[in-house]
Parts: sequence; C-alpha cells; structure tokens
Amino acid sequence: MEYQEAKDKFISTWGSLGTLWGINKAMAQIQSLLFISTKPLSMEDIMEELKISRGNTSMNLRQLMDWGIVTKELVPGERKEFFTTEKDVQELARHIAKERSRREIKPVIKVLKEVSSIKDDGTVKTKELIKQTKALHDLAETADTMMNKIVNQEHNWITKSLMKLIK
Amino acid sequence: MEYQEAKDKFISTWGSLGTLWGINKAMAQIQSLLFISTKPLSMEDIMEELKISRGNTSMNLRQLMDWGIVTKELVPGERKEFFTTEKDVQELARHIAKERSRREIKPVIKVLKEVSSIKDDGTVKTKELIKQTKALHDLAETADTMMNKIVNQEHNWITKSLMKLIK
DNA sequence: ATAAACTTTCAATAATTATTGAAAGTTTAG
DNA sequence: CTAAACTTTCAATAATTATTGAAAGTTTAT
Repeated sequence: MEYQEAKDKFISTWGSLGTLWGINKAMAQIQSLLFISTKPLSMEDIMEELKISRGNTSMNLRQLMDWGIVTKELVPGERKEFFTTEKDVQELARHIAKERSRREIKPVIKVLKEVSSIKDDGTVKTKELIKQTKALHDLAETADTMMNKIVNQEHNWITKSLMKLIK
Repeated sequence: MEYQEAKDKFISTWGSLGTLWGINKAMAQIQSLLFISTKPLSMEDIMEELKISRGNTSMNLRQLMDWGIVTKELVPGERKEFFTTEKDVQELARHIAKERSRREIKPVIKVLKEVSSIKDDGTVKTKELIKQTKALHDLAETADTMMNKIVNQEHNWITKSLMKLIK
C-alpha cells in the first residue's frame, strides 16, 4: 500500500468512525487530515483535499474548535488562517471524553436521577421504574466517573496499572 | 412527577441517547419500554405505547434480538409472541460493549493496523502517517481491551477495585 | 385443507441531517 | 478610506436514514 492509498483509507475509516464519538463525517475527516499532516493547513488546503465546500469546511472547523481539538495557527506573513489538531492521542482522547461527558452523558444522568426519584406510590410498575432507572443511573454515573478519571491520568501509569489489575 | 410523566421522560431520554451506543431511536425506545415493563410485551403493546407502525416494530425488535439484548418469550396459551429485554444493567452493558466492539471498533483497529504498517519510504509525510496511525492503533486497542475486560467482570469486584485504584 | 391470527418484508414516503454556494461580514494592506 | 483577501452565515438543495402500510409469508387451530 502506497502513501496516498493509506492516507485515503485512514481518512475515510476514521471519518466513518465519527459516529462513535458523536461527530459527523466531515468533522471527523477534517480532524483526520490535520492529524496526519506535517504542517498546519488552510481552509483552501482542506477544501481541496477533501473536496468539500468552503461553507462546510468553515462550519466544521468551527465545531472542531468548539470541541477543543483543533486550533487556529497564525503563520507569519500569511493573511489566511491555518489550522492544527491536537497531535497527542492521549490528549485528544481526554478532550473528546470530557466533551461527550458534558454534552451527552451528564444530562442523561440528570434525567435518570429525576426519574428514579419520583415518589413511590406503592404500585408494582412504579417500583419497577424506580428500581430500573436507579440501576441505570448508578451504572451511568460510575462509568462516567471512571472514564473521566482514566482519561485524565498519565498514559503509562494508567495502562500499566489497569492491565496488571485486570489480567 | 407522576408515573406516566416519569415513564415518558425516561423513554424519550434513553431513546435519544441511542446514538451514544450506536442504535436508532425506535430501537432504543423499544428497549427502554421493555426495560421498565413488569411483564413481557407483545408487538401490539409496543406499537400502541410508542405509536409506531407494525413494520417498524418488527424490524427494530429483530435488530434488538440481533444485538442479544431482547428475547422472545413464549406465553402459554397465547398465540402471539412476547418480548423481554435483559433486565440486569451489568449484563446489558456487557452485551452492548461486546457488540459495539465487534461491529465497529475491531474493524477500525484492523484498518489502523494496515495503514500503520505501510512501508516507510523515508519521506516526512509517510513517517508522520505511520507514527500517528500507530499511536491511534495502540490507543484504540488498549481502550477496546480494557472495555471488554472491565465489562466482563463481576460488578462489585470491578467497581471497588477500580475506584480504589483511581481515587 | 383452510381460514384466522399473527409476523415479516419491502417499495414508497417522510423526516432528518449534511452540504452547497453565493451574499454578507470582517480584517488588513496600501 | 476603500479595495482586496479572506471567513462566516444561511436559505436552498441533496443525501441519508427512518417509518409506514399493505402485500406476502408463516404458523396454528379446527
């Protein structure tokens, strides 16, 4: 496999994985492109490489910046803006996990808390609703806490310790 | 908050969270409904409660069965089929994690492996592609392995140990 | 065997989500 | 100040994904 083929394969695979971390295809592809680029890219570069429109590029870059995984770079002597993504996978994972937790998981945990706290009117169905949503709440909260802690550790420390623990 | 309101809130919230674990709205809502039901439900029951068509119900129940989180129940003396979902959250999480890993994460890891194994032609951009996809490969593999192991443990054991470790 | 009870399939349609492109907005150089 | 270089916005459109409903298929009771 040659460079170009490998590059295309990476971008399209990583792009389609976007759903897994809750972002759309264009966003994921832009991030991929930046991730393997050896230098900051301009909007022009990105449009050209991915064959997407200016508007699309602009909107998705903005979202990537909102997620905190892409930043504007000022290149001296250049008028236009350049972009780079976080290059360290560990740091990238940290940002993504933190954002997903904030945007999606925490709000759900809140609802589960509310629902599981309704007053027990003594009926079987109410008891079941309370019991099951409570179980889900506890699971979601534990998972969320764990994920955030794991992802905030030093890479080697956590991998080593966990692997040892789990093996 | 009364039972009905709490129930509706739970079903719609959990339903919209479907994307987080890679399933569609109807699928997630059917699963939610079964999850808090005190008895197995028929297709008729589900259609009625969620106001969705017979076809939609049938297709989504099938998918839930493919995921291994919903099973057919035979009710003696009844002609139609009844459905139940896994009621234990731990077991539910295990199934979901296992399926997602198999369907989405493993294939991506495979591609990352291929891409990161292209021959180094000595150019800077090839070196960067190899380096970055390799880092991503290692991260994805570690995360996948960890997730699967964690989710396959006894509930209390893992929660206690991990919490102690991470605190 | 056949009719009723029930489930599945799938082409048509609806709903949602992503993308374009051109106009409006902003910044900088001269 | 103003024209050129560049970015953002957003209504229109395209692409994708979900949903319906009725016909076809299957199972069971008589």
